[in-house]
Amino acid sequence: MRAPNRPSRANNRSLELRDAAAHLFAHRGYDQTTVREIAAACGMTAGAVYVHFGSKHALLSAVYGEAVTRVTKRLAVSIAALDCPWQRLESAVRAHLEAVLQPNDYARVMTRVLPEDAGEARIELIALRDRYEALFRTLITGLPLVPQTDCGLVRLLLLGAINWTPFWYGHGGATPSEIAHLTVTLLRNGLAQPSARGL
Amino acid sequence: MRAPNRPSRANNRSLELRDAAAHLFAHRGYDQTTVREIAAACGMTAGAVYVHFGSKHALLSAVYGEAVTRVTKRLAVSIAALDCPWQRLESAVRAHLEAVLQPNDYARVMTRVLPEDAGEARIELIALRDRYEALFRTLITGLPLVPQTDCGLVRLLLLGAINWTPFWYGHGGATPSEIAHLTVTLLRNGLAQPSARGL
DNA sequence: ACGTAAAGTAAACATTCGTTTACTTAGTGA
DNA sequence: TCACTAAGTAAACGAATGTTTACTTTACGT
Repeated sequence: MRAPNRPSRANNRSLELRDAAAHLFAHRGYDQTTVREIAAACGMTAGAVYVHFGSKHALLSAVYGEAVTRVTKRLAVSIAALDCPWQRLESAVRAHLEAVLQPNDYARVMTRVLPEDAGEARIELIALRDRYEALFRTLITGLPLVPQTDCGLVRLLLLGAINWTPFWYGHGGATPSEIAHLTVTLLRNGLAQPSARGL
Repeated sequence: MRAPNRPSRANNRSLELRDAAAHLFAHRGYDQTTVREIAAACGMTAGAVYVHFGSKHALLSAVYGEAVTRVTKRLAVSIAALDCPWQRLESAVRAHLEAVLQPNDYARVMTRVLPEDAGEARIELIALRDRYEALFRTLITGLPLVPQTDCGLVRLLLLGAINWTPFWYGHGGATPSEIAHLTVTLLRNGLAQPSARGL
């Protein structure tokens, strides 16, 4: 039997590997990253990777799953103490943006690696992502919107806007907080001059 | 000398190749598409591709450039007769969405293939995309927005929202027109119930 | 001390892919 | 007719990639 409280020698370099994979997937994409690179980042050879993960796709699944878990937790914490539905949404958007925009390897994989690239693991990744996006569904249906608004469409547009940010962030000069504030303000009141509003 | 008015025997299967590449790039991505597949789609062998294009990257450049040209033209036509800046923007968004969402191979390459995947041709693709996005810059700076609005940020959020649509379009059930209308309405007036607006 | 099993290595395997080369075909202009 | 050239083929090249195999090392339980 193995002592259950000490990590024994199960050094779990699996986690080290997963971190390295997350870093490379986030910076160069899934296809452009080779198993040998991931192994080298941990000071191992390619063969050793297969001791811990059955395939490169399995590695991506692990990274993606961890990414969803982390960003979900972060989001839950950020809205826990808030009551106003608009503030809750803004805080959630800010949390999402911070996760996606800071040099955070895991969260970035969520927006840079398309589930379609995952082969067999595709279904799994899509399920993970859906679980996360359901959080936004709740936040949006909680808003006092004008009647008959298509909440699903609003959610998709919102997620699109913020999922696209990694492609331009840094050129605009805005911080995640500023982006979140403008986004939710826009969603709430629009940006037209009061004198120029339509009916 | 060659007769300049007749295409002579310059059958320009280059165009045929470019179309085939656009189709495959749009449906499977750049990396997952092989030169052999593109050639086979035109009933040729891989070697013949290099008679018309110097490399796979050059093919992508050609596709991308044509995509930008087409969607630019479409957008220019759609807003030509309109005066109201909000109508102009909505029409532009609709045109963009129609181009991106219909099974239009060229336009789809613009949103599915990241310039980063283009290697040496990267700079060129980014320049092409920038040229297109500048059109939206003009449309947005023409809007009567509340003072001190960060127009650049608005543009990036808007383009993000609509560039992300291919990933979910079809599940929502909304048409490009409906999406465009909701998007611009949102940008103009927001979606909060009038009684629930902030200050 | 010893057997066991996880962890890791080095090397090869089997593809695959972009690209090149040598050669063939066929239409064109003089 | 004949040289010229664009277009295309078939095959190979060379590098890279995910994965496997045979072997070695090492820490733990008994």
